[in-house]
Amino acid sequence: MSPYDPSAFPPFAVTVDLVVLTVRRHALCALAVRRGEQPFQGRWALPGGFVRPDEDLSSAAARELSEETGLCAHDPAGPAQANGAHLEQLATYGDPERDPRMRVVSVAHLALAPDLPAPRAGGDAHSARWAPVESLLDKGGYGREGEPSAPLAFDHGQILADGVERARSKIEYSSLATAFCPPEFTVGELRRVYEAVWGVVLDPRNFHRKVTGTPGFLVPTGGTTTRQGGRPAQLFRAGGATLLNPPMLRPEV
Amino acid sequence: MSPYDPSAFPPFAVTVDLVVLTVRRHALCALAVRRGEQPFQGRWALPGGFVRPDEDLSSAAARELSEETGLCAHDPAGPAQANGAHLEQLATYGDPERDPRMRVVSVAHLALAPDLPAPRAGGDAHSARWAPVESLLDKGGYGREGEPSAPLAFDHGQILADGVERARSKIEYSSLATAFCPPEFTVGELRRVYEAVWGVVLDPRNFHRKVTGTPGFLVPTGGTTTRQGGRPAQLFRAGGATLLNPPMLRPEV
DNA sequence: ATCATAGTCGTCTGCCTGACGATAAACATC
DNA sequence: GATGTTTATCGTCAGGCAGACGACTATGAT
Repeated sequence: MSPYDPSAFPPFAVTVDLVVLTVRRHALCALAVRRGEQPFQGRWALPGGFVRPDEDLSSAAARELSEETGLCAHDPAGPAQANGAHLEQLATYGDPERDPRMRVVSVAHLALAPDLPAPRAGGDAHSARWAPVESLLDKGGYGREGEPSAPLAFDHGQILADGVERARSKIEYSSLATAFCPPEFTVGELRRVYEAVWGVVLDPRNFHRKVTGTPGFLVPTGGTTTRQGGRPAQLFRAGGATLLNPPMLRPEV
Repeated sequence: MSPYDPSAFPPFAVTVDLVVLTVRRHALCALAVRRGEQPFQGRWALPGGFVRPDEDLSSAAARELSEETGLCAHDPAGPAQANGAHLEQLATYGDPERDPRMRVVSVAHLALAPDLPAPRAGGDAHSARWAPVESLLDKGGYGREGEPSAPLAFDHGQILADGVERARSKIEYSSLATAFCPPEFTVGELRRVYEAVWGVVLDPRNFHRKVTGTPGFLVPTGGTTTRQGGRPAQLFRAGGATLLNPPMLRPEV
């Protein structure tokens, strides 16, 4: 590493951007905020903001998440908590041209949350909305008036695509899909998470056998619920296992 | 995102650090450079340096890789080229305390290269060496005099550990292990790559069946070699497939 | 000639998955 | 209250793949 001359290093702004995913009405949705100023004024973007001078990257991401959604990020190693969301670093985007005003390096994070009430607008975002990821990624860029739609501001379309792909692949070999569920959930609800994230239809019987047969994935709570209609279903909590071995296979295309 | 006041954003230095891995003498090795100045003077560290004002992150990583090793990073999507190495972003490290002098955010990259002649010292590194990753990660921190050993400077021990874990898991489900091999290689050489990276012993017969039976993984070149002794072995090139499905399973612990 | 080394082809068994039949327990409707 | 609908759960069966391991081949070393 070069000798540091603090007056000589090239200055960068560092931000965090968030890909916040949830499953609503059988669709994978992401949080989008409407930009209130130039550039890209009026366009939709991912929530985010500057990293403060004495703040860790993960702390900055957790703070932004909390400001935008009220969600409280929890350590993946720790116990699930009320209103807790999974939060992990995704990737870093630093193309010199990605922000027309100045050199900005953005450390994108991925958050997975259960279905929530309407998002609250963050301090500086005019409005915040959940939108299906397809409408945010769609190259066509149409959508109902006022509803979030592509193209997103800056390189946020690419960041969102990377986050969605990370989520899709990670639920294959980890128990992360439970992060989309409330603290207690049924096998059917978990299956609908997989179906929404992957955009496929899964066989309920094979899915049930797989998830209940994987040690440490699900822990029965003893209760049952009929909130989905039909025969009452057992309730489960997420077990301690984080890695699924063998993995849950995503069906062929 | 907040309105930008270019004079108000907190200034950061942005660097790239490199985890460069190769397989030498049946061991997974990483490139380490000896620090010539404070802090951590005399300690070993990962190669890296500042991102230039108009340089993309991946370009900065490729430039540093070339400066330290002469390796030419190639796009994973493109064709393999002579002296080419796989290069991908790993993760970003931004703890406010990670560099005692100033706020530095480092975008770590992971490079995988075939076995090379001795590394050449980069411009500002006093010396550069390959060292087995265990000796660089070993908490004990012993080693022969002058040989790279733990603990590494800054948080480079953590970065290296993350890079090694990424490599270990990625060769499971991708054809990335071929990045450790010369352009033409035998099944046995590829197996020794897996054995070195995972630190296990694999059954030659099952391994042979698996890799030759996965479509697009290996392409026979027609030639044979006896450079490993024993019966001549067929030579292969890496095929077009990048994802292995089903994956190559890492043996249980 | 014999041995050591490394590569390659087969066989067998057990596990997992996908496809799908059958039964169970709730609610809605007639 | 009988029937249909919905969802959950258990079972069966065949095919595929991986681990264990036997057998044979082709080279160099002694």
